[in-house]
Amino acid sequence: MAGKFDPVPGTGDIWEPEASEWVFLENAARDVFQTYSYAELRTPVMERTELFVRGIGEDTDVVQKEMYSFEDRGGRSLTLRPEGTAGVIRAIANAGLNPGEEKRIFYNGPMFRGEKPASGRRRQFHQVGVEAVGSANPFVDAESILMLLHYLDRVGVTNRRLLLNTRGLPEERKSVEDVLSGYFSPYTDQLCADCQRRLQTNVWRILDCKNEGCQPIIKQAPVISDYLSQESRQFFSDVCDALSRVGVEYEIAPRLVRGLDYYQHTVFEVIHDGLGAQDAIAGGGRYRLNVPGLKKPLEGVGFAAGTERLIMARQHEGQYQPARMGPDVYLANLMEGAIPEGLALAEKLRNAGWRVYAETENKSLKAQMRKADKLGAMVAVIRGEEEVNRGVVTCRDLTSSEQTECTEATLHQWLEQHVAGAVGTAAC
RNA sequence: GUGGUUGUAGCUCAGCCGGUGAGAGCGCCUGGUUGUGGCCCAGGAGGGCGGGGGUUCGAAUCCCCUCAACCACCCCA
Repeated sequence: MAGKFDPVPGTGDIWEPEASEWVFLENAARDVFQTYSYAELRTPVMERTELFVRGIGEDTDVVQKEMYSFEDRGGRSLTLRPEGTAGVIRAIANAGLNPGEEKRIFYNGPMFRGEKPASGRRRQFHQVGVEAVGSANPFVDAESILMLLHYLDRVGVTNRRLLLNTRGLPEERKSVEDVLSGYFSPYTDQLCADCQRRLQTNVWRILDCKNEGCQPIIKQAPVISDYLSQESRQFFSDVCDALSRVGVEYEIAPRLVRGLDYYQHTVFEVIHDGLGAQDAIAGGGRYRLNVPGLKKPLEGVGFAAGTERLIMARQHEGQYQPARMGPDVYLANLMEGAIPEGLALAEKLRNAGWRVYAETENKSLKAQMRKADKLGAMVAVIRGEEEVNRGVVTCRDLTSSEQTECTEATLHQWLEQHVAGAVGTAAC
């Protein structure tokens, strides 16, 4: 298409009415998270590259091949944040956290990952997320999950599954990997090509393989929890018990390990059927994260939910109901010299709370009425020579086609009768 | 990064075994007598077929390259 200048791959423009969806989701997140005593934090969209390398882990996919990194004019390597946690931890460390002090934070904004775009996957995507930092208590994990579910309820995403797992501590995790590798290695020839690769890159994923040939082998695989310490098992069961006691349904997913190195103990994901291959709408877990300049890593638990995917889920569940965008009042003008006065009237109406589109072009009434209709206006207020000379205005209800004359004094009352519902909606 | 599918008016798409002039629906603009929308009718604007190269007397239609989109693998939001 000649003359078109496409946005960068994996990014895009969000127009109304979809933009209203975004506002809805962001506001709902703020409302819900604040009821859990979390406070908003806005961190920069770019950080020093080292923050992510150290924080997320050198060997992760994210760091190795997905970061948007560049050198700034001072020769520093900066990176567009691929996730929110590292920046939050950096901010908290920067502000100072006393021993024993807790901070509960939520954030919202764009993240960047240089992956191949697909359904539900963009290079610039958006997350609302939370972090509870400074506590090593399993019930904080449980509450964090409750908060996520609360949020999903609030935005109408009810058709979902909560997957839960524990990674134990880093040392334990290593030994579990060794156990798994040791178990699968002898069967290498019998595993599918994907699993043969996974044996080298990510043993855990073999547990998730759908290939029939691999199933018999997987079924006999060692049970992960058997190789965790008593403490880790206790931690996880505390989380699970707390959730059960609140009546939360979850599935234990042994192969759920997540891609970032900083996680330990609890990890979880919420998935939604019908979103295609990218079915996770939210995910998170407990972590221990070190950032440059910190002597000791900070421990916390948090999650992030993908706004794009929440919108997809809402669409899937018939929750997607974009708000009416049109103005309440279309102010038509039929007199060449009267446009400035029309603008003045429009200002008065706006001050009273009405949404007003004031016509500034001179065109036929027919054209103006068409435009009023096209804009989705509730009423048209017409000012022509006849009206101006007599100090009135013609009011037409575009739904009922009822039409009368009003003075400026009676106009407000007429508007309330004819667009009251719309104003009520707008005020919410 | 790999693979599959796709790329024609603002949008959805037809045309594509090469051969007069590039189409439809929707949308948009104007008009259907003098100041009135949504329905209907009539006109009109708007693309040269993602881009580049090649084959051919001749290509939107064939070949190559490239870009982009979508979907999938991988991973995850």
